[in-house]
Amino acid sequence: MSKAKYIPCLLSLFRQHGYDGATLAKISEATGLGKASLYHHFPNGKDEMVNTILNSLQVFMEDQILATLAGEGEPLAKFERMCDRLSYVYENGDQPCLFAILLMGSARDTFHDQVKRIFQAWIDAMVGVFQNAGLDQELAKRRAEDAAIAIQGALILTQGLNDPRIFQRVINELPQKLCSALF
Amino acid sequence: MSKAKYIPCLLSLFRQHGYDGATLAKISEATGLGKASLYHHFPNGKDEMVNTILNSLQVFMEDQILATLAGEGEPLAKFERMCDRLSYVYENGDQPCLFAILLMGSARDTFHDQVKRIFQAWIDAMVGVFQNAGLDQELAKRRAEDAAIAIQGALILTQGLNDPRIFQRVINELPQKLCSALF
DNA sequence: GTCTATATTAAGATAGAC
DNA sequence: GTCTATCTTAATATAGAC
Repeated sequence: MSKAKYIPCLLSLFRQHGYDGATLAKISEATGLGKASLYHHFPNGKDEMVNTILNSLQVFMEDQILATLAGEGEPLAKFERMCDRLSYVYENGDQPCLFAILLMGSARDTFHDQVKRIFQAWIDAMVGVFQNAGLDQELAKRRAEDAAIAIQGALILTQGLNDPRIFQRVINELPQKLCSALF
Repeated sequence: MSKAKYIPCLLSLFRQHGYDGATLAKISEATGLGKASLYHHFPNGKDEMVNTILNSLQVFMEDQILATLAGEGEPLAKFERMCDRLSYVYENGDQPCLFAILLMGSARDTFHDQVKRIFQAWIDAMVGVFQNAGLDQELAKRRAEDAAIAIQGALILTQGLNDPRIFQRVINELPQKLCSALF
């Protein structure tokens, strides 16, 4: 797939400008491709671009995060690995979350199902860690949701106050916090 | 100001569709006013509409939330009042946060400063409660940020999973959680 | 204060040459 | 696979009558 080549650039554009704000003119300039060339690679236009990005992010999460959470190791180490990978994705808080962006705009209806599946898979993987550590199902579910809430909320507040230290603090504290719930 | 009459309808539209998705055609249909009439009330178009909404939300927060946090009473009662008012604003989790929507779209540059001021005033008010209760400044700041993070994150996850119970759980647990940090 | 009609611009999208 | 040129639509915005 030659599409993969353009994913980083497209991800950056959609995160910076949102779905509607990332116009074909901007995409054309950023990728260096004319509009017609963009339609050669992505016949369904922007929807296909975002879909390609979402598939890529889903694979990243499955390979880098969900696999770790489901594998061998201590809960603390798993959550530290998860937070490390999330810091990488969100560039230490400098970048907002594409999922949140898609949920908050006019493209919500188009991409909601896909975003929901990714969120759910992530939370389910965390639930698995908590249940393996002995938490009952309900408590495990709440703790997993709380983790996702902390990440997403930190990203919003970081954007709102223009202060990546908020995201960095939350990410640093999260593994310990999640494991302290285990005792 | 006759503009106030249209705020609920406009707020609903921008929350549902985002800044770009809330087109003048949709606004015209929802308000029952023709496009030209909309420009009579809001000469600067959508920007002025959003600005009017933001001013209204700021006043609501100052009157209903910041005043309570800065007034007399126990911390627990103050936070319970805050969460009650936030549940009202977000309709028990059914509605997303306009601030987050504006931060995540193409209108970020236009409204970021105003959103930042509102966020900062809210957090400062919570910091005041924690400091009055004896927490040192740094810890008070972190706890206040954590409260805002929990609310914003819960709204994102609620949208993503299409499950308002997430917001409701977080809102119900928050006052106790914030006060447990005081002992 | 509201309307109809229209202007203007920019968006997404395509045709067809190279 | 990329381009120039163009099409179509829909967006914001305005003029001017009532």
